[in-house]
Amino acid sequence: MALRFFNTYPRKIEEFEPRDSTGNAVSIYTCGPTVYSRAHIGNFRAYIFEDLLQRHLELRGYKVHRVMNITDVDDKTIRGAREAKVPLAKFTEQFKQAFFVDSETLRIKRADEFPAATDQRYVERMIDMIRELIARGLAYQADDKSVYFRINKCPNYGKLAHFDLTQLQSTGRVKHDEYDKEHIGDFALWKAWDEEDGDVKWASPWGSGRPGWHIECSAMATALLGDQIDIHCGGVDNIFPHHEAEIAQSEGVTGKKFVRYWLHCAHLLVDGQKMAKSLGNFYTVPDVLAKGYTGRELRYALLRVHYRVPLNFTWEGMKEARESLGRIDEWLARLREIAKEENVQRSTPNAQRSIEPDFENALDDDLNISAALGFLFETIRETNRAMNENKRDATSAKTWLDWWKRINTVLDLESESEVAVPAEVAQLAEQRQNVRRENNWKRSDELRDRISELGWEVRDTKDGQKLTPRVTSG
RNA sequence: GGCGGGGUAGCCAAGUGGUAAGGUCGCGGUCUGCAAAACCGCUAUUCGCGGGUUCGAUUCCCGCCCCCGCCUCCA
Repeated sequence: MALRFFNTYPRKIEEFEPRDSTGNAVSIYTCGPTVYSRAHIGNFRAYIFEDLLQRHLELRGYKVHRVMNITDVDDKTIRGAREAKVPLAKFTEQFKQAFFVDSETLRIKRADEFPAATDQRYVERMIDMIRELIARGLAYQADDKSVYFRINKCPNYGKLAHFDLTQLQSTGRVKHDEYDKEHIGDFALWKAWDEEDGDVKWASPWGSGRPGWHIECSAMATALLGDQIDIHCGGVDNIFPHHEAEIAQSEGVTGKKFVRYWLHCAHLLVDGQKMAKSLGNFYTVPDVLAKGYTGRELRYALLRVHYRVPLNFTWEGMKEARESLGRIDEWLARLREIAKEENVQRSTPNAQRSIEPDFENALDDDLNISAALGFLFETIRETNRAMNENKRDATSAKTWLDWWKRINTVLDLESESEVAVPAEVAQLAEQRQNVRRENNWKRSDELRDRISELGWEVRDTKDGQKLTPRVTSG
């Protein structure tokens, strides 16, 4: 099955054909965090979607070159630094670090590059691009000294978002210097310095100031990935104006089609509403960990819903994630047990269906993760049944484990390496084993409770006791 | 007002012009000293509402309702 994605530009599912038609290289640019505060789980939903995209492309044999920018200068970072009374770089550094820590917790694959907007190389490139845009009549310096993009000179402007520019109206969300601009929709390429910017400023042909948000992505994307890139992702809220502006700027300078496929991720909702500090439903990764959940549980919860469908985050959903992962863990543990055994004669040879490519095919269809997971769980049930009926041998168990290994390059949902059983727990388990031999069930149950209090679960199987660490949620 | 996304069981969620995957929860059963895990069975005559097309629609068309988002620096 051919790989297909929903492209925001034509609003259609399209077969994926990278620019490099003979090779297998794919370039991806993803809008990264603005480091003015700790990224929240809604931000991470988008990053997990991008992670899934990259991993699936790699499973399909593509060599992915991915860039994620870090926006470390804008109104919010400047305001934050002012309020904290520290230099901008120092202020943003803590959130950059936190972003990487949280990404790792969620097992998000690192991009190949994380260019920062304040990097001198890129500031220079932004200035070059703005100069070029002015030379081509696509930009102008207004009376307020800022430089704006002239959207009326760009016939394609508005096509990504399907906006009619004459209908644009101010939401009041952003401060406008409307009298300075030719058109309300003209956006800043270079923002002239003002007092509130303090010492945050760069010299430019238009005076001191700083780059606008949109131009930084155009500059960094084309600097690292070339004039034309295969896939550009972000949240749906980036469609307008950000990505629209990126197209206008990049194509305005290069004259070439900037992006082949635009992929956008729907929002994360919390209890059916947009996440907001004022509603008390605003969560960061550490907030979720503090409730007793693990990074992989959150990864699963954010991954399991198709990226174009709004995802409602709830604590009940986190519990479901935990249970579902437990099912996978249990299945893998059983397979591993059997794979270790010598190939003893089993009554029936492979009765199970052959290893189906269903999982991967589902992902080919615009990353249909829900369908893919459906196949995984069907497989789990079927192989568990076969194991219950003793119809499994080491060879077929290994085959399934290999299959898991392959799909897990995309999912990355395996549990952390086994935690050693603490001495105290081991001792109690041994005692329990002894009293069980004497059929002292009362004492056995007491010991089971004790072990449970220590955070471990004991199960009696026909091969004796099994101890598994039990995660507790708060 | 304009532009999108969504409404499928208690909850989460695939999907198709021919009669509803999967997860989770709940109930019953097998297994167990009891549990746990696993498995088996049950749990939507029905897919927001009303029309239409069709032999047949949840799926296509028309109208309507509800939720969420974007409309100039929010993933």
